[in-house]
Amino acid sequence: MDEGTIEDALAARVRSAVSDGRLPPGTKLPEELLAEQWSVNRARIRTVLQRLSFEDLVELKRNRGAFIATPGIKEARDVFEARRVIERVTTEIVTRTILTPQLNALKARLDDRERTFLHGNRQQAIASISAFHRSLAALAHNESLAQALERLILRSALILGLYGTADTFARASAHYGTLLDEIERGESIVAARTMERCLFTLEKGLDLRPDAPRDVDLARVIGQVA
Amino acid sequence: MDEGTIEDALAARVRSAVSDGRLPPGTKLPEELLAEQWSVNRARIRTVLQRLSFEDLVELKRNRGAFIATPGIKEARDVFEARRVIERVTTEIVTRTILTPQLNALKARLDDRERTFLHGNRQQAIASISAFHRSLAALAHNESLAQALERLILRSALILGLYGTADTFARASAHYGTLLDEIERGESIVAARTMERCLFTLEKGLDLRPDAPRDVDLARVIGQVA
DNA sequence: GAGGCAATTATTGTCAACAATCGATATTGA
DNA sequence: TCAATATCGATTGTTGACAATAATTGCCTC
Repeated sequence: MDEGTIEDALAARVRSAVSDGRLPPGTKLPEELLAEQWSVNRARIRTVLQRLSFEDLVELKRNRGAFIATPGIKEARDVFEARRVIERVTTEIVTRTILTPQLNALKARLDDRERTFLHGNRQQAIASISAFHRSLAALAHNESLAQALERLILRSALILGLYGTADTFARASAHYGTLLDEIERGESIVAARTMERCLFTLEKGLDLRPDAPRDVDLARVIGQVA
Repeated sequence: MDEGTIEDALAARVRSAVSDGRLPPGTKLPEELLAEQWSVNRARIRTVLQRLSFEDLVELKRNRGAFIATPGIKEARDVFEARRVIERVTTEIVTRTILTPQLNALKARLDDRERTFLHGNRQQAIASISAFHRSLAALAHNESLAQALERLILRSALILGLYGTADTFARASAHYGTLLDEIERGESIVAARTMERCLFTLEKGLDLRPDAPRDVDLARVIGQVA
């Protein structure tokens, strides 16, 4: 068996589903259902859930099961403060070290983002914003920072899905163009501040009323290949 | 059974043993040995090891077993860079918000640290430094930052144990007194810079030659209560 | 009819036996 | 003597059955 990476694949599948809102907060993830949907043993599901709970993406309640986490307000504040701290620096590093092809790749991603935006799908917007920040951070070439940020980005996706309003993204969106321009011009300090402001905008745009819990066809969502 | 927290306890035990160097990098952790030492089922050991591997404290090699992680040089650099980023900010926050009793607690801890220092035990010095940074960060009241930092501190303990020289700690030590003074005077920016410099000192003091692998009486180390 | 209590059920937690895998050792041939 | 190889042993990975637990449902009493 070439397994050993199969757990990674399954965890990634859940992450992706959370990222784009197919699995809203509070959704229960029964072991047996996942097991049969993915045709693996329950023990392996257990491992996956364990890992996801370590990432604070799912909450493991003893004898109750696994649920997609539901971050509270205070947690939301913390997460965005932490992101500002980390992304300020990564932005600075990236501005000083980025090469042209990488910059162009970022620009392309930004275009994607704006296209998605016009399309109006909120969950896609969240996923797209996440991807942009991820890509930017990766260019700082620091595994520790990237790893710490990855968790925060995932939590943010949950938070934005829960509390994000339609124009939360619209307002934040305005910053991205500016950011890339400043990066291109090598103005590292200014770019870092723009990134910070962008994250501030996202945070300020949060609406504290949670969505009404949606019903989810779990089997379908889980069963999807990607 | 009031279990459900027993895995936490076991994981904590390993962390502690790593923190103060009783379990040096590369040490193999056989499931069965741990299981009988702690009189629990192997499945539970498996869970614990899994969790520790998420924290990058142990490396899980397929069909080979679990080993205490052995961070490389590049990783060491990354970790300290990340710590500077995070601790600069936490220091700043703490300086602006700390209350007198908390400050006194920190001072007491610092005294502890210096006493340990004179005592000359290197592993205790590492554990003590870790504890100090942890306490400081906790005062920033941001779970996300604290959590991210916790991992970095643990990795640092491994790294310092591997590459730290005798006077690595002596040099870094000089900063702590200054740091607390500046915090007391409320000079947040200056304090943040001092913290940064302290971490720089620690990093610069690393000696890249790893220790000769020590032999460890695993059963004894694992069996210890705390 | 409402509230509380008890049996039921669905789900997770635990366990021990079995299978698969890797490394080491011993053996054989040149 | 050295190298390549096959066998062996120790350790981990896997599986299914069983136990424990908490929510749910139905029932009984008030």
